[in-house]
Amino acid sequence: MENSEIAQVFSDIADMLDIKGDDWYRIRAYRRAAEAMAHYPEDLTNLWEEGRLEEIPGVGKAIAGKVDEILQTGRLEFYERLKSEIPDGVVSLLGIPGVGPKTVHRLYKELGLVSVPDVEVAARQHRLRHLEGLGAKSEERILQAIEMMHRISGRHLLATALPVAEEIVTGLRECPSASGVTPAGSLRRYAPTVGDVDILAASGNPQEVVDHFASLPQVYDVLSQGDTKATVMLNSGLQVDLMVLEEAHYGSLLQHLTGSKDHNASLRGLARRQGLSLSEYGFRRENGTVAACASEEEVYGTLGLDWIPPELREASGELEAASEGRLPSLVTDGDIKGDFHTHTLYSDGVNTIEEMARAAMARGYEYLAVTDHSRGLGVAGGLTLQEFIRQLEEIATLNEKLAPFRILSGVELEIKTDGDLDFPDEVLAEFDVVVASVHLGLRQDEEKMTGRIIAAMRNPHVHIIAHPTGRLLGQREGVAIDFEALIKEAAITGTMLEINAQPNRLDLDGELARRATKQGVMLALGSDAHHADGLGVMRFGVVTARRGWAEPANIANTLSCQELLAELKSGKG
DNA sequence: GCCGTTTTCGGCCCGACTGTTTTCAGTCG
Repeated sequence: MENSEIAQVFSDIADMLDIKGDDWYRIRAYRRAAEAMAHYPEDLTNLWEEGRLEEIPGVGKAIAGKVDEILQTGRLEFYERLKSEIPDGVVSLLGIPGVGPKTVHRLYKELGLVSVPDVEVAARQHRLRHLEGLGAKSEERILQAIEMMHRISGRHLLATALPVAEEIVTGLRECPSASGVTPAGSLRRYAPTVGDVDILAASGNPQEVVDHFASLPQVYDVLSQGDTKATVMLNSGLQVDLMVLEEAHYGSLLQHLTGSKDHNASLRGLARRQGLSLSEYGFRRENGTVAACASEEEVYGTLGLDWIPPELREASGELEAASEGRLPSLVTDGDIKGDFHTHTLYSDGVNTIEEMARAAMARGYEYLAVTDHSRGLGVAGGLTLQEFIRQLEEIATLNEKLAPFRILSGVELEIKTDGDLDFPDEVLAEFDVVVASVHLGLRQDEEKMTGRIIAAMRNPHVHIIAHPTGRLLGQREGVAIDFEALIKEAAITGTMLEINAQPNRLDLDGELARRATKQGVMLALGSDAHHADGLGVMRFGVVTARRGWAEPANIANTLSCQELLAELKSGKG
């Protein structure tokens, strides 16, 4: 049983208890435990076998006992009992924005509504407005929220939201009384997808900035507006929150709005244990006096912590590291000296090798790996052996012309469904860099898929496994794979794992990248660019690596060209 | 339900905005 499946049970329990009106702290305990289990790097089944379930933070005797029951019997009595009280669909009502557990309780108990369409119909029949605590306005608001759910699929790619946010920031900076306008939230943490955009500003006159915000031309609808904050829906379907305070509070506001929610909750817990109460205004002592923080460094410093880079603020050990002075020195854009994954006109790219190389030089790179598809991937114009020979000659000529810049000859090699590779070893030996990946047969079971990739890693000429999980954000889950086994084999064979920087891939993601580097696996960043401008997505690869706590030493792209060539020539391992 | 450099019991994160309940609950971030 997958960790996520087990975690889901406890997350459902939390939702159902919430709807029932159970104790808030008990509900939160279930939520925390579910969250911790979902992200726990080890297999829960293994932990269970070794009697180590309670090592997971937030899992105590009671929840460990329930996990035990699930793994022993395949079901959980407590869960089944709750489900008999609250039908499946009722929980989904929590997904309607503006509808919380109390409202769901009433919708179900008093009107018998058990699905979103049920609620939509009842709202249209004006049956909601007669419920206690609801009125005509609430009914209208719920209806609009449901319509919005139909329109918007949910989260937006980081690369889509960033330019939109920058446009709003530019618009806000035109407001004379606003300063320090900047995006925060998941955007500042560079999460792969963002639900909405958070922006903050400092001003002596917050009201004026909020008004300016609400009247920007990109705004489609104002969802809420007060003295210091407002929420709007843009024409593009993106929701944007703004919050404004005076400059003295800027640091605590920035910290507050950057999140994550769990990071902030942990931080406030830490403050509380030091007799302080932390909010976006700063620290309040028990005697009621408030110490405002103008910078984030002050917020963290007050609690005895080093400043934590936003990419790490996911409640995954960063507070402990910050208090012990062992936060990583994260890799930066400036450390990147080359790109390991690009395509040209030879396969499905749109630029020549020289055009790609010159674009790489313009970015200040020392090298660029050209990795067109091998013939196994017919759909992407995979190259035959003869075509690769022609390409190798062209690369050799260009390398003389462009020296000291270096084009690395490479291939994105298809790992066939049986684990065989597209080319024999003596051919692979001719390439500077061999990137192997899976594009076909993605529905194989975990055992087959894992075995297939491990077989490729055992080939001495395969340097990198590209986009290891194959996920496409918003379109497709990653393939079924035993990631522990994959990391282990990568470490043994000295095979690098890619962070593919395409905005809809970001694969490995930060969490998996962190697990890989922890075991000594080297990461390789690849833009997977199919045109010269495409090299720019490397920035998303870098922030993903940073979310994985990666330092320059964990990233092959930080090697100089000379170091890299020496490394590649000396063979794997 | 979890947890312990104050505690094995009694805590557990904080504030704004909205609508409707004329003093505040519900929801969200």
